[in-house]
Amino acid sequence: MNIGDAATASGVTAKMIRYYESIGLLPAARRSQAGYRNYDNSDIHRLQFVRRSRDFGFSMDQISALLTLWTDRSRPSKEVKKIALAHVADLDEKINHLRSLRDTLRYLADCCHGDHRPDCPILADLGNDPKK
Amino acid sequence: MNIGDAATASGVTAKMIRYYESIGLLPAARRSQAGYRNYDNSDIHRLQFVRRSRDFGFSMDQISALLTLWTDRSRPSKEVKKIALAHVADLDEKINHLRSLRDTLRYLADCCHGDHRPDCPILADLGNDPKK
DNA sequence: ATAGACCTTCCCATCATAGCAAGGTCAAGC
DNA sequence: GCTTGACCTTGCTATGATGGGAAGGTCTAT
Repeated sequence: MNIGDAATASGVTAKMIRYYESIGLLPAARRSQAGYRNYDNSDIHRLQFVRRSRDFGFSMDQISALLTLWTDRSRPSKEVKKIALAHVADLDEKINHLRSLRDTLRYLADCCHGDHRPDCPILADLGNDPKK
Repeated sequence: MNIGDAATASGVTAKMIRYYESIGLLPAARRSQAGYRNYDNSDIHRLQFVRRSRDFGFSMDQISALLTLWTDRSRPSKEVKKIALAHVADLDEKINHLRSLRDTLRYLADCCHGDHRPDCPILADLGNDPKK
């Protein structure tokens, strides 16, 4: 299987497959005599694993760790659970942050009458340094 | 006021002040005879406005629009409200996305017994292509 | 044999930010 | 007046994940 087919089959672009190889996330692919990269079903499976992990928002470092655990038959599932839960905590934090931004902004928008007068609490607030 | 003081006073690094100037977000600063940039209180105020907008997660394009509206005395507050509400909608979408990722991941983590056995639903799921 | 689809590597761009280097300027202390 | 150190200037580099493109080699079907 050439890289284009691998890309189609895995949902990872050829560009990104080469990139993942170049940063060492994936082992160097076998090559044909002409230098073409060759992939088999287990490579596709691995690529799908990476794509799916990206979809979940894992960082490349986390994916690298997960890949190792995925490949290692003797890994304790404890390790995986740890990474997953750390990521859940990350997500919680991000969600809370975004929520508080959204709530503040929505409050400001609610207070803004939104007519033709230039009196706007949103701009007033943005121009206000909260540290002072 | 030199750029360093402006940076301290506004909370925007000197580096970023120059960058904002270079991309046209901010007008070119007045210069001293030696070529040093000079800032006054209204410049600081404007910088704080930008920083605060960044804190809110507005994109540079949005900030540029907000800055124009902020500067323009005759702007209708309708415009500002529109930008703010669009951003609220953006945030809502991001929050929902992150929430669904988190919930799925938490569910998987809950199903993972987290002991020494290599049997792990998280890795099983990550290796599963949802398109198939 | 030729066309067209594919592959290779290498370079460039994104966005907001940081770091570094080489050189100019300014203020304070001696 | 000179030195020192803190500041300023511009310009280059890098980040991380991704896309775009060019120049050139390869494969396959007609």
